[in-house]
Amino acid sequence: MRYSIDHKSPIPLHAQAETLLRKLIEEEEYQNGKTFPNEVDLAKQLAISRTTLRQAINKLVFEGLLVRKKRTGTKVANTVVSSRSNNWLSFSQEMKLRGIVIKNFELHVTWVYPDEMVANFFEIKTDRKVLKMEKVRGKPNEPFVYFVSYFHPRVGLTGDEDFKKPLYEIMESEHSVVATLSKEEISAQAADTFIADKLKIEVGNPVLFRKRFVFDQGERPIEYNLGYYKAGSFVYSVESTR
Amino acid sequence: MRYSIDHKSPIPLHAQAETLLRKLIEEEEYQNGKTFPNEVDLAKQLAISRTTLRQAINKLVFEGLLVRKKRTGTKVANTVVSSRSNNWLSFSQEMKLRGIVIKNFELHVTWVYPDEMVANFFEIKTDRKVLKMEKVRGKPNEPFVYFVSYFHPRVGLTGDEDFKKPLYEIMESEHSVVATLSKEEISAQAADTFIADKLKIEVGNPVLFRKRFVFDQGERPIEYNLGYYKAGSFVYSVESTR
DNA sequence: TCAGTTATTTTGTTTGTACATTATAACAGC
DNA sequence: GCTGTTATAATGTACAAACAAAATAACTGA
Repeated sequence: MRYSIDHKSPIPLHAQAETLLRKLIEEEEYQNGKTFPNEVDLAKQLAISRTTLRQAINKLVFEGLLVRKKRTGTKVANTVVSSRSNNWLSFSQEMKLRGIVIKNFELHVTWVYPDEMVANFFEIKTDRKVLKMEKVRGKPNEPFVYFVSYFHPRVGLTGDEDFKKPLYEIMESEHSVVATLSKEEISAQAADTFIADKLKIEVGNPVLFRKRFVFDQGERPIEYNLGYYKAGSFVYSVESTR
Repeated sequence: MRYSIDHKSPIPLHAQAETLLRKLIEEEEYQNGKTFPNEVDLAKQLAISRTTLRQAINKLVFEGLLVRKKRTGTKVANTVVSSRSNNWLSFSQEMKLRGIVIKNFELHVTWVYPDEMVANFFEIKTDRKVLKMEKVRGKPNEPFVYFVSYFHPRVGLTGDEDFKKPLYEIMESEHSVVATLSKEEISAQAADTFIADKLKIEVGNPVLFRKRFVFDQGERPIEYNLGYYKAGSFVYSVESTR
């Protein structure tokens, strides 16, 4: 076993086991369908109890990363699934989880006068400037997303933040604004000249278009986000029960 | 305690405890912030072990329905006003809600041998026929969706049902199969010749593609559904909290 | 060879027990 | 009436042990 567990660490054993399992999930052989070592053995190897190990495994099963079957064993879920409805992973985190390396192609941050749509959502006047952020991201040789975000002045962003970090992290740690609610609208579109240029595709090619309205605890608007995803590069997944 | 647990039932105790807790969560007093009875007492009352009860509680904590703190106890998470993304409306219901009148253009029902994908999802062999249903629907002069559904033999559909009625109604009332879980994957695609013909659009035009996996209470697969929506005619909306 | 039976392996369920940690409540002492 | 300390009540962590259930593999007999 490449990894091990530190019994003297203040970090709970099950938490250590969890991060260890996450590392295993990243590994190619498991990505390719190899079954994990069975609970009993693995617990023995890591010198923790089966119950403790199970605690970690179950969490990952719940997140949909692992699939288990009696007798057959535990494997990495082979879902194409990317973004689960109930979680707040950032784009980079989502991709990392799937073993895709993300490159930032463009990153522009400017102050602009909001258009009607944005001003209306933010409940401000159009003569009050807001921070606009544009990003193009993708795999090393293939841009596949173009993002535009507008931030409410209330958030207190200056424009000098390190926008390579996850957005929600910046807002949370530096400005103590916590995003708790988002409403999204997903549709298909044909790429116009602007989007086609950004994503290096032909005009008229299909793109997945996602509008996102983000709110804080008090249901006050904090971000308006538009995402244009090159077709085939992104699958939006939703799980719902009744 | 209003509810109790049946030790003779084949349903696992932790699962029973889970549904019991879900009922409690619905109750007004707990919605209003009353703390739950503590683990130790509750376990004693229900005559199950603390560990088993904990299994149930933890699941609900994962789902974000409950919040726990040491010494303070367990409470219902005060998520922003009922923000469930309950998209269990049928297509016709959804459209009715938006004031759009729907016309059925085509409706084919046949028995076919499933392809790998379908057989795999249903966990059956490819030599066992399944019911396939195709629909084209839209506004009077403009078809905008092409649906394909496959149904697990378990559902017991004969093919002679009245498929103009909402599907989930048919399954529920006539075959007592209740769909309780669905996983959906949404992406953008270019229309191929087949889809272009069905939707009366040009080949290469963008379509929103939605794959839907539907399960019953026991998380057994019952339906595999594909939907191709003409771009601009359909917006998928999701609301999520954390 | 094939179909039916049995064994084995792996996860699933459940209990009991012990001690740790954290946030509040109660209690000092000044 | 404050302030710091100590008890107490809740969840959190961790282990060991036993049996159940399911899926596959191995076996057996015609």
